[in-house]
Amino acid sequence: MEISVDLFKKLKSFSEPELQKEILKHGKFLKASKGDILIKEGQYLDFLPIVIKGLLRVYQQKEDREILLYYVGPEQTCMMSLSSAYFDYNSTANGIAMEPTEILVLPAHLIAEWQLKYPSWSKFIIKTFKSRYDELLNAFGSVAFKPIHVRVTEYFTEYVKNENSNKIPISHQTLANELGTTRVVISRILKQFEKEKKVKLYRGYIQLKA
Amino acid sequence: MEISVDLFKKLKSFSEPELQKEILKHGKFLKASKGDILIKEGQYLDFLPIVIKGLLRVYQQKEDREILLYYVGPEQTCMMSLSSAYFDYNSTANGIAMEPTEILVLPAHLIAEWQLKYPSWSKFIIKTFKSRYDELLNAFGSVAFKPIHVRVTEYFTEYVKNENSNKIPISHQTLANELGTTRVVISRILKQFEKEKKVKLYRGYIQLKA
DNA sequence: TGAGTTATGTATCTTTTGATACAATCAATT
DNA sequence: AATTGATTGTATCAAAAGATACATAACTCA
Repeated sequence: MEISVDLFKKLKSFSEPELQKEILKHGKFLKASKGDILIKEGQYLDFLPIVIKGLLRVYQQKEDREILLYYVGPEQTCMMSLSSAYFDYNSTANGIAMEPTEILVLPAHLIAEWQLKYPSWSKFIIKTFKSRYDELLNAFGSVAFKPIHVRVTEYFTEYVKNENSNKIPISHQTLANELGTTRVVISRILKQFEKEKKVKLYRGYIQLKA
Repeated sequence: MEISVDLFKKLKSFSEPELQKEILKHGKFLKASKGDILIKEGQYLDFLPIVIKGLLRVYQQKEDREILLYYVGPEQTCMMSLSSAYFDYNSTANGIAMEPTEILVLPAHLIAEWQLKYPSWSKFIIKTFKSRYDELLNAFGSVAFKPIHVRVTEYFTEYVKNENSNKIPISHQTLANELGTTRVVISRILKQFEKEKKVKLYRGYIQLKA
């Protein structure tokens, strides 16, 4: 697939025609398959990936445990690369494609340049920083103050809100990774929830009740 | 004290003369006493505080426990207000002056405006976002993966690095607040450290050994 | 000086979380 | 059908953290 003007039907954040021209001129298009690792901890990033379609999962890893920082969906970009446009910076997180994902790749040096030229770009950048920060702050508050069973419940609530479905297709292990704990802990908590008639457990998915 | 050109001896981030003029024109000067609460959770902020001298502590609170997010020192500003310049936003943290603190207060609406006009301002803004994000990410990783006794040790290491002193003037209760736990837990850990000859405990301060 | 306040020490008990081990079940593939 | 791997269920044990309660020590200031 080629980069074309159609792109901006999906990227409504960039309204100025001049900016659109520049994006078409400098941008490259990339397709990632499910499971592709796009960003690694310690890696230096000199490009800015903007997701067109699909989903990236950004997480931290320590030994065999990992924890979710945030997802990058369509029209969003990644903090880590954003930072390295201004400063020497190595990513402190990993990014992996959760599904087939289409990405617009821009050279990092343009970020600062466009910041001064295009209000919509400037707003996009700030918005990215702000929302990532908020998400992280939120996750931080949860980890610092809430016991895991509450965080599991909140994960479910969030899922229902976003996906509008009571059937959550996730394994215990994966859920444990999202929340930064271990599989046994999650299985234990879910079993307890089942006893309390809050959920029904199946292989590969969880059915929420009420 | 009046706002004057002397200000920019302390605020080296703003190099353009034009920008300096604007700051002198629109900025107000504020003195906060130790203990003054400048930002409250839930509060809407339409101003941007930049610390000239002194120190602000920004933290979250849940019931009777609190946890440190970051400090704002000279030449730095606060994420929360930065965000509200662009979006409707209520602060999700509290900010308190740790010592007598001098603050330059700017109307929030100028943030976006200056972003497009002054490269040094733009850089300052991004730098703020980035470093606050990094700090938070760091704190997050600690809370998610490290047991409290390790975080206590890291707190000490950090203190020595910044203050260049082995004598840490802090009460157990305050240290507990910094790390988001309770006093008894901290006392227990410190006593253990003392048994291991890592520290000596006194009323009001902790003496690090070796 | 002595009354009140803040800081520290510590014991006991409970809850939460984590580590390890193993069995049972389901799914996919040869 | 048999093998393999992923998923789930659970039991046991240990460690970390939190809650509560109470005693003591040190400071402060009227």
